Amino acid sequence: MCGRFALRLGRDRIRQVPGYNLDVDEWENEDEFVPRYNIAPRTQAPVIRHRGAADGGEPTDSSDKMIMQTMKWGLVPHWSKVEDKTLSTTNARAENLVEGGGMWGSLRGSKRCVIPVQGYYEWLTKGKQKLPHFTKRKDGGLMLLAGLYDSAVIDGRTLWTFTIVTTSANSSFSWLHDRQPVILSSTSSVLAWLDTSTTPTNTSWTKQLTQLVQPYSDKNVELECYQVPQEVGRVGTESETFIQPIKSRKDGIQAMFMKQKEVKRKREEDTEVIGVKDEDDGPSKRAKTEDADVEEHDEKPPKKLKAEGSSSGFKPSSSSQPPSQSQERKPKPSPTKEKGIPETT
DNA sequence: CCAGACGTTGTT
DNA sequence: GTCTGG
DNA sequence: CCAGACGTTGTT
DNA sequence: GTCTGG
Repeated sequence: MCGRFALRLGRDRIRQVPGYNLDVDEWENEDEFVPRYNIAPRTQAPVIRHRGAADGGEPTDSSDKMIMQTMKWGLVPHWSKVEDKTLSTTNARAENLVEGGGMWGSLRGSKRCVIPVQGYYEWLTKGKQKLPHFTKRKDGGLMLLAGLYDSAVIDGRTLWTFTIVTTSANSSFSWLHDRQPVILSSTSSVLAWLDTSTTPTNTSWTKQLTQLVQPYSDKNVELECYQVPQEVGRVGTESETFIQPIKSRKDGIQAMFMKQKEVKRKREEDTEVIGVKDEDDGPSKRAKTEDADVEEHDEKPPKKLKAEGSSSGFKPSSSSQPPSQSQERKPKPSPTKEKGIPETT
């Protein structure tokens, strides 16, 4: 989960963090990052953290400067002497963070960061097929994902790395996968996550932080998810179409067919919109967060993107009734698993 | 007691 | 660095 | 997800 | 049969 994401905006645009109200002063190693639609582990990406947390992990609060820094995806702990490529540290499970032991114990209190993305990819397992989907904010703002970072001295060089925190998938997303990255959708939740003055030691972890890593539940920021081209699965490929619904491409082709043939059973939902709305949510008027979109394109889509396998059958239904959840009792706090905590702002 | 793991996901 | 497994 | 283990002691 | 490791 969360093993791929997109961040293809001009650097100036990224610095503004559209969708949030943050003051990011500078960007270290800016040149080491190349905006891309297809960002995979072990490549460089920007993260946002507080300046003071850099070395030693001194507690920092919201008064500290916030900076952006290009780091390598896949956390290499500070005690590593070599870069162990067999260690999977692309993600950090929220459950293990909360427990406090293990590898994350020394980082969770002082090395927290957020990762700006336009959206992330997830592969829906459908029979034998793996169908890539893209999840993003409906309003086009960036998504800030909760992360941890560290620095290690490898061969005399300081290597900065990060990992993305994952949690259980929200019931609206469980049809796609059972895990999701922790999405910090409001400025205040981001500030809370980055403020390490509240957790100065490795052994303290506040209830608020535990709440922040719960499954996504912000009704004020809707997310959408749709299928995208298979080609995104190939590491190293790039196309603007990777963050666009494949539906838009099919339309063109189908339009031709439709002249001759009528389309009958067409349930083809490429664009499932998933708000985190339960049954009813009143008149929801999203406050259009500030400007937030376009970038500069120059990328030419692969010339030959033929419609991939699964053209049809997609199952959005579960948006309302999660597959694997059949309990009626409200979840009660269980030591290791989720505590049904909602909301945060 | 010391060597070895320490992590997550699930083909892409 | 610290915990775990053998 | 499937293959393979599934146990305990700890002398040196 | 069920848990664990890869």
